[in-house]
Amino acid sequence: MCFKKFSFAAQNCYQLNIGKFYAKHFMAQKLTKRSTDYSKWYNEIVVNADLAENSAVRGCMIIKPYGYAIWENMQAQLDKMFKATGHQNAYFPLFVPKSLFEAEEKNAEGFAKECAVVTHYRLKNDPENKGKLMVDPEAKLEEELVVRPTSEAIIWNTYRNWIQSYRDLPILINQWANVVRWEMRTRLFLRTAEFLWQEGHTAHATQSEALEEAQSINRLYADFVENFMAIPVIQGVKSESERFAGALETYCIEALMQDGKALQAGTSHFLGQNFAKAFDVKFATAEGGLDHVWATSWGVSTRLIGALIMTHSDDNGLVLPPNLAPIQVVIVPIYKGEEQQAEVAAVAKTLQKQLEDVNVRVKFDNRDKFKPGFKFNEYELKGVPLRVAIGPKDIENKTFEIARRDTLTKAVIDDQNAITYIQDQLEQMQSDLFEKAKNFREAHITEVDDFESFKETLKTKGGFISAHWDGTAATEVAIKNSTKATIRCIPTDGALEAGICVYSGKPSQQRVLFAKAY
RNA sequence: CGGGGUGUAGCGUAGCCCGGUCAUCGCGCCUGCUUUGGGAGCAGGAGGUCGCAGGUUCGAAUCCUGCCACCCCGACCA
Repeated sequence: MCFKKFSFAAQNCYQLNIGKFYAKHFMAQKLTKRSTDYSKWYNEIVVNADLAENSAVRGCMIIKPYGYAIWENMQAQLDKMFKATGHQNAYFPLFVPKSLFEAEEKNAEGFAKECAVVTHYRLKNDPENKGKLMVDPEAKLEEELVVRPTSEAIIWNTYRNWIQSYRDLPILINQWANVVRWEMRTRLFLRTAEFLWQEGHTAHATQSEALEEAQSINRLYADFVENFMAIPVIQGVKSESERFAGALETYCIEALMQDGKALQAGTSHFLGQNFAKAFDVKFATAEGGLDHVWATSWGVSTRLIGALIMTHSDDNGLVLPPNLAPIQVVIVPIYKGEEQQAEVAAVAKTLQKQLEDVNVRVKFDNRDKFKPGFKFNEYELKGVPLRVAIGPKDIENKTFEIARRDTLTKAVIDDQNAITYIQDQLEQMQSDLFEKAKNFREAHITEVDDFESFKETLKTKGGFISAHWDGTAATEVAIKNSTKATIRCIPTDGALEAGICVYSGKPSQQRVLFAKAY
């Protein structure tokens, strides 16, 4: 990642901080004199990188097939993990009647400013403008429908009818869905107006069971993000002001991006009985009483793809951890003439078959229209972990040339060792990527004890700042106003340690993590 | 919603101040030949309501008015 080179347009590229190659995309419009040099990059990157491009719809994202394949892999893994912990999938409506939405006051208030609302159900021909359509004023809905910004309201309204007895509990449901939040300002991948996510909504008989659910899901998220996506995270809880609207406690995983800004990668909320009370969800207890159920909700979204890009990518494009990569190994043939192509292809297909047999996702790119050098660059841009090149030399020597995306190193391997080598390298790369990111993060957690160093560190180094905080919202706001840094989380594994608040000087029992965030 | 900026071919752009063979160039695309171990070369070719709507003028990509869209900064937020 290199932003400094682009300081003349720093404000533009700094927005996304997903590598020079994306920076170029956003800068392209600003470059005039040397634009021709960059236009090629622009095409290659935005079109061929195949992650996404801005759509005509405000703040929305078109996820192209390759990017969607990444999301599908994430889905498959999470789904497996949810099911292994007793959760089931279900689907609830996109539209939430306004009256339902209002029921939980804090939640409604929290989302009110970013709701898309459906008011009509029909168009008709515009009599004044031939060939044009207009909203039919006759078709006004009696009650407006809110396009879900999250599904708590409609789900809890449904749960009311599903829950009568403690025997009906717990309900452990997850939904894969799209949601809409009409943000004033959107950012590609990180905050789009419409995004895909999973949202879990659970109902429990006891407080402790619900608390345990919220916590264990947070651990599950950490496990997924660290081991599958190779992104190290810090687990913790949010301060009151950063908490989900309507929650009693918000557990979170926080990641650190290569530019030193923090990114919330997932959240799990302990909702207490707030939603049960708002939607009147009661159950008969084993003891013969009547009680409101205890609730949790939790979610991760396509935002994780943004985290992925900003954690691992470099100036040559994406870098994907092998567990996640739609293509783990690409085989690129090198040849002159049809005869040689056939010869190389035979060897390549054998290797392909062998890799498929050990469940490696492999692609043999035998397109004749592109030269090897072009393909090399293309797959680097796409972040394919390993590339195997096979040419006449290799056939003669019974070897393959195998290149790693993260280190950009090449090795010549004997053909009978290739399968083991590839499997080892995929595993190695997965853990190397995680270690590299983790080392970076560790190097960017700074303990500070006075406000001057706080500001200085934030300005010069960025990253997380571990500091004492007096626990008041007033101090939190004051620090935010003065530095733009917010409390990202109160770490779960943080040791208790007496100290004084970095801002107010009042006593504190624990350090918390501050950072500028996306 | 406030502040700044931009709209010209699929993408990136020149031209606008100073109206008149100006619709420029690069990438991409198509055809042919030669190439193929790190983004190929040459030759030929296709492709544009100059964001939209008015106005000024003999004449508008260029000047004026209005509108629309997008990008960046801020408030908001995952």
